Amino acid sequence: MTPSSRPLGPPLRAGFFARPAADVAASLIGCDLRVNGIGGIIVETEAYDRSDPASHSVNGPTRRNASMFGPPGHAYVYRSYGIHWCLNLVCEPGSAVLIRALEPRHGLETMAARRGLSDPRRLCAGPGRLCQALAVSLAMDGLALDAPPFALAAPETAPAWITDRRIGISRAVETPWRFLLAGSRALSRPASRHATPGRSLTPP
DNA sequence: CTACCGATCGCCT
DNA sequence: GGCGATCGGTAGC
Repeated sequence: MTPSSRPLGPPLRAGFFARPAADVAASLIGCDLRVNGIGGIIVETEAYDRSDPASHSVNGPTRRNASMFGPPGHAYVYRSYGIHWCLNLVCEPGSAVLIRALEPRHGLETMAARRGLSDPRRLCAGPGRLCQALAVSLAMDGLALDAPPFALAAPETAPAWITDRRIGISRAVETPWRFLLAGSRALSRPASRHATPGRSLTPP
């Protein structure tokens, strides 16, 4: 069975997020994320926290990042480069997990229509691309993740993951807080030379 | 496959 | 005024 076709476990509860963002980011690999029924399997995440020079929260609350200082288990949505939306899942205060890529599983035709005539292999391969495919926007900033439009469920068994350096940042570039589903073909970028195997949270 | 560029705006120095 | 937690297009190897 491929990692993306394994049966789903229970919905994620708010307590799942009240942990350090790096732990949550690893635990999210293999989870099923849908927005209004459209989505797929999380295959790439990044963690950002309160004392992290690369994080939006490093200088404290602003209007943009207010959700990062709100309750765990809610969304933080921000505009990237003035054009794209990016979706984060809030963890401990001032920390969050950026969802960077999904393996599309639900609503492929809807995603393709929202994304235009682009390469079907890149429907959700990048934080901006997946927000376009799932129609995530600022209207969802601050919303709870355990109620519509969101649906988030754990896999029955946690898959193996890989840790790597984060992408597209200039500070704290060596912090290994990018998490990848091993072997996934739906990543925004392949693993770098700095990638190293992670440990399963639920070994057999 | 990698490299560069422009678009475009909130937040920072 | 500068710089991004990015993307799609184009150019080149």
